Amino acid sequence: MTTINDIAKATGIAKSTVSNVFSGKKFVSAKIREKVLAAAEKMEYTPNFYARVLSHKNESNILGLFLENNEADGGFQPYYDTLIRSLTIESAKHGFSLLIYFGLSNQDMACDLKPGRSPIDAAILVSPSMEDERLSKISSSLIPFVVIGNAKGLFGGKEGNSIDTDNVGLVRRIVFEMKRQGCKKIAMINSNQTLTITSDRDKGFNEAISQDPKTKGDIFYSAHSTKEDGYYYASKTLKNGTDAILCANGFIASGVYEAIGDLNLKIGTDVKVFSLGYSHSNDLSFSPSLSFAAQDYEEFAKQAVNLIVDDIANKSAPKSVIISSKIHYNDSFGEQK
Amino acid sequence: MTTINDIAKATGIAKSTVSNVFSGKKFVSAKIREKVLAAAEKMEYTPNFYARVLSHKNESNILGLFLENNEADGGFQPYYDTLIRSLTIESAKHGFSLLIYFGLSNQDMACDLKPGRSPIDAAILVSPSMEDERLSKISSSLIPFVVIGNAKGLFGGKEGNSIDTDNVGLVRRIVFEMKRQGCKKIAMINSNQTLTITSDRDKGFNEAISQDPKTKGDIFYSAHSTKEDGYYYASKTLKNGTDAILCANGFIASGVYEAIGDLNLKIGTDVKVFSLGYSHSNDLSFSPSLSFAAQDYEEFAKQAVNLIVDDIANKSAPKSVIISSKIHYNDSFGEQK
DNA sequence: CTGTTAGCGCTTTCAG
DNA sequence: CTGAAAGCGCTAACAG
Repeated sequence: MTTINDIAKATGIAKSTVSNVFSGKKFVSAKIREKVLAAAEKMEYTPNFYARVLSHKNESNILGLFLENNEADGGFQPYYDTLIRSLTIESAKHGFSLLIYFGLSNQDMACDLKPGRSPIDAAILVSPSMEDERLSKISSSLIPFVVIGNAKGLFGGKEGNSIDTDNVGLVRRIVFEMKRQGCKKIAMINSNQTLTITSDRDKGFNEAISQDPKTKGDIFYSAHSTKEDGYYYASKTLKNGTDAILCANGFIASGVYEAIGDLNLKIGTDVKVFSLGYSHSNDLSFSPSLSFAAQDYEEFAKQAVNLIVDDIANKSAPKSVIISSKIHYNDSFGEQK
Repeated sequence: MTTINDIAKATGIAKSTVSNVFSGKKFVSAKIREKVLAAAEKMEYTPNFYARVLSHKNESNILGLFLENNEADGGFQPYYDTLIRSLTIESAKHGFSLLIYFGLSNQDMACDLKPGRSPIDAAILVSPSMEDERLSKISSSLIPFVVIGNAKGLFGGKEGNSIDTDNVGLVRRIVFEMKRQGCKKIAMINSNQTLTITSDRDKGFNEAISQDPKTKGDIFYSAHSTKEDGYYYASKTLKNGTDAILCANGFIASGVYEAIGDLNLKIGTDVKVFSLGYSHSNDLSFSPSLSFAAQDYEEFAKQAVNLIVDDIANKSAPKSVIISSKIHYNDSFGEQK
């Protein structure tokens, strides 16, 4: 392996000058510069990554993406595809590469957030769970990071950037719309209780329901977000006269559709259905067409990279960004266009 | 930042012993081990990545994925999603993370393949173009790598692993099937001529056509794989009596469909259509249903990671793996079930 | 610009 | 196991 020393010797130019040519931090005359570059080309010299970063805490120009931090979710989520694609493209615009960590324990992940632990300048964390105490224990300094998803109270006072959807407001809005359209008994089949998104939805639901004693509300929790879970809880609540159901995602919604059909009820007129999460890649088809809210993951990625790049460059204070989901009212919501 | 020195001083244990505890390469008594670990926990020590790898050429446990190496293709290919997902999952099984490089120049990419240049133990390269001379210039040693796609002659004698589909055989098989079903004039709308896959398809096409003087064949090249290109070339060739068209991908196929319709011909009976590449995520719909060959990217990923992990661990000789695509005959191919 | 020196945090070696 | 010392390849500081 050729080193800076080798090319210094070969050209008779000082090692420090050679270093300056490559780091570009100090002026080197065109003449000398050429000579160094020519020798480097011939000798196939290329700066050593590890030495460069180690020597004076330089940047690696790599962003770390930490996927799947809670076991409840399990596996590679469908939306990761879109997120990774968008993050890759956005990062590249700023000269960063993306390093994907998948399936690490919370402890390993926490370690990797300390400076020098991993070859990353900053970290992007997704969907933290409520039980997650990753960072709360760490009192030493951390690399810049941004959390995608609700990050409240997870970091034991540690400051960090965050990006989230307004889940509380989303559910509130949908419930209000259901009430406006005359629904009297509204049910929500939520996700796993360990997720922060679940408690956010609960909050929005309860706020909207409690404002009006004439409307009743019920919440169920689906441990694994399956069609079977959706069928099970929908069957129960429909027998009690429920006329509107909010689902955490498309899998649950497909079970809800089946339950409604089996009870000879009509989706959209007898029972309104709305899915709070939706992924086109799920290969689910809904008839009548499902009403849903979709996350704009490209926007998430853009904001995440912007926040983190700003943080790295300017040591700017942590910021929070709220991105609202797009609501699509379709046939499962009845007359509404 | 806590270092190995700090915890050596704090515990009164030798620096080298502390190092051994963390590297695990030499035996350290349970007693001492505990003491070191306890202190590390308390002082929030975590080994420094850069120093560890630099000091004695240790592994980073990171695999580099180099996307989009030719400008003709441009942008983020739809199949990258699947490939990244599969590679992420496979890598994790072997304890590796995946670092994605996107939009690098060929020169930068070549640099990154030298040891120590990037924080990666090995590289995965996709879809090399024929003009690509990345590696042919480099005579120094390279890190282990695997090429996904045709890698023949690209590397100036450099040995490397490779994974490819049998594009020659695939096209040959499809053309034979077309002939068997009575097609007399077969056209292929291929991709950009700079791609190796393009010349492979040409080869298979010409082999199958030339075996039989009664069948005529024509090849066109679409620079940008657009619907417009498909329409353009299909319109021309259909006017000359072509009764079967092979398309490089779904975009081209959609233009071909339109051209056939505009000439009042019937897909599947008057003209058979087959797409050699297909991506479900393209959001294209075909009526009648399109016949196509699909790559098994999950299999690609699995094989790629296996080859590369084996190479890293055992310095094993470069291997080549051929993965055959799955052929789906649908309505655009006529009576064939 | 040169040439030297110190240092980043770790691994390795080697004598005790 | 200790303790000291060399070295990975680079950056930065400083006197000339």
